[in-house]
Amino acid sequence: MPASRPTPESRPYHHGDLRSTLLAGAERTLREKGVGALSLRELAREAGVSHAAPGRHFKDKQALLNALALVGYDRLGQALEGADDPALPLEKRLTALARAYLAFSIDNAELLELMYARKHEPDASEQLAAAVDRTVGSLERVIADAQERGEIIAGDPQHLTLVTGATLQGIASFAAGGMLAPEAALDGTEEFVHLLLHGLKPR
Amino acid sequence: MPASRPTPESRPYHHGDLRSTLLAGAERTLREKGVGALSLRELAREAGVSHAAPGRHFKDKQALLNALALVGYDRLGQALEGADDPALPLEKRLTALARAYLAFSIDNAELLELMYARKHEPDASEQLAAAVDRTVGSLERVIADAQERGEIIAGDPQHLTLVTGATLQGIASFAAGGMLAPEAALDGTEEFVHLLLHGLKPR
DNA sequence: TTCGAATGTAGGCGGTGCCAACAATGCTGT
DNA sequence: ACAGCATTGTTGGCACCGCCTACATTCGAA
Repeated sequence: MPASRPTPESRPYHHGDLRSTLLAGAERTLREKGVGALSLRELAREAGVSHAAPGRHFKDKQALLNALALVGYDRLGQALEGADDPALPLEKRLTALARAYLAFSIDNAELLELMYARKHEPDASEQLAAAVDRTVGSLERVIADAQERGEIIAGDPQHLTLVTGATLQGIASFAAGGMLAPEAALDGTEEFVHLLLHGLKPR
Repeated sequence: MPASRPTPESRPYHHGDLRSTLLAGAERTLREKGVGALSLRELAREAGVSHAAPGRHFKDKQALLNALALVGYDRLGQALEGADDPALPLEKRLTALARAYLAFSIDNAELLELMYARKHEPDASEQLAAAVDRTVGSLERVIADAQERGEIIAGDPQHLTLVTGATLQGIASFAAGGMLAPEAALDGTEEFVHLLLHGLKPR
């Protein structure tokens, strides 16, 4: 059995899985110390490679951040799709989805911020765009379904999805910013959805 | 009349108003190149002082960012208070406020991000907290007023304010992230507010 | 088996934030 | 008026960063 991490001798010249190791380390650092503490050189050190090695897998620091965002979208997409139960009645269905989103956004606040960072405007890797589509798709499906059943007012489904998503994202943002305790955000999910569906005005 | 910016000779030893100059320059850079391009040394260069001079006014880069956020809150607070007309009926009043918020968030996207950055948890200067209170106060007042008149359902006004603010912030966030064109966000204000007040369900 | 492509290494460049020692200036009390 | 102190600015240095280039090793396909 080889020794643990610091193995300067027996370590093979090629790491074998540097890219994944870097991404994993980056996500860990991101979670623990925030995006500001992310350093390619430090990641290289943790992975036991030279400071320039990461450059072989990510042309840029931004490229690594983009890859990280992609991982985030994947995970969020899974979470949302896993939480969606088309058999549920509208309000319950939406609540479940909302709870999943808020849970993710609380557990992965820094990662989420990365995903929303509008740095990919110049190139905007299509992979990323596709990931976004998949994510909002989960929500849009619920809205569209409900609309067909007449459970939701008419109108461009994308428009309605936007407002719904905005409310969720806003709450997530407040929770991340400390304006709202994370538990309060999660516990309030049901109420938030209710308000969204029924409005603020008395009926 | 002394020469313009690069005046290495006649410039007095003391700048006279470095703090303001730095803040102004920082905001300019923030708007034009983003927070990532902010550098104390560069700011010092632009102000025509040595690279360590900013340290006399901001102990930290973070301290400058906090001061910048404070400026932002001030300006946002003014904008909101200026846009609020208590004489208006609820929906119009709320729409005006929402439009002001969205306009600010579009014109000052980077600054707004700074304001929401949860970096001030450790110390959380009370000045900043007060500024936040003032800002949300504008919204809370509208909600509370409407509640008293029975135009809005009962419930903790802070709770309702939260949801309202979240929706706005979410839309602003989408606009900043490029998911929604700025004009679309502004033009849709009326509809957003209407949806918020009347809900997604048919009446 | 050989040779090019992938991957990792070593070192250097300009830039950054922060710190300490020092210099010029402004202000305040006598 | 001016001595002395606090404020503000300067110089230089440290450690770190991202990125680049030249070089080394290994892998894989022709």
